[in-house]
Amino acid sequence: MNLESLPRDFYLQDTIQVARKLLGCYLVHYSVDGLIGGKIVETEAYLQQDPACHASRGKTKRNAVMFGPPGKAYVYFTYGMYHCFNAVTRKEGIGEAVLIRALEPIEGIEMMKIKRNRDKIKDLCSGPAKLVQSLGITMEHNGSDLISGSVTINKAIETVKEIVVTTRIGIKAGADLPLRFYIKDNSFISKK
DNA sequence: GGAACGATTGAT
DNA sequence: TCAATCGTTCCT
Repeated sequence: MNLESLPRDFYLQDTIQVARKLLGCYLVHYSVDGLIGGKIVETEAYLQQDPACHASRGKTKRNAVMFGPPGKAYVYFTYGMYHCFNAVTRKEGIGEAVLIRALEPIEGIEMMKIKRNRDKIKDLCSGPAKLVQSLGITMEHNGSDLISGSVTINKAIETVKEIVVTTRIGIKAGADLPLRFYIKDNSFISKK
């Protein structure tokens, strides 16, 4: 685990580059009960002109954070019962983000097990709504700062050897775009 | 005001 | 393969 957060400039880059470079970095929640976090092993890019992106049809109350400054958390509620976590990219005014789809659990694993009501390590963070539940992220984190807030993304320790690129999961519009990225041979991704 | 749908998950 | 479950979006 690394405690040095990525600088804000990192999130100003092209969203696809951010999605690729986030692999191997650490998503951490400094919760009141202690440190909970893991290594990012799977991401998806959401571009403004892409129909699957929440921001593709303009700014609304829900997606407003995506149009704000980079390096912020975009958390949204979906399917009536789950939340997903994104890192906002690009300069203010452009609505793009990277969805964090899976983590390799590192810190606070016992707390994750309790929050998820699951015992197996691979059931803790192998999906976008699962990792949000494991880390204890809520809608209160929507818009919070990823450099100085209670949820941060920290620099990678090891370089990622090989990245696999595929189409994204669970979308209809834009389903043919190669915007999903994961660490090759990592066993903690959301789908094999 | 009303209906359909969704960047998911877990059980069958 | 399918139900759970509700805020957002889009149509009337």
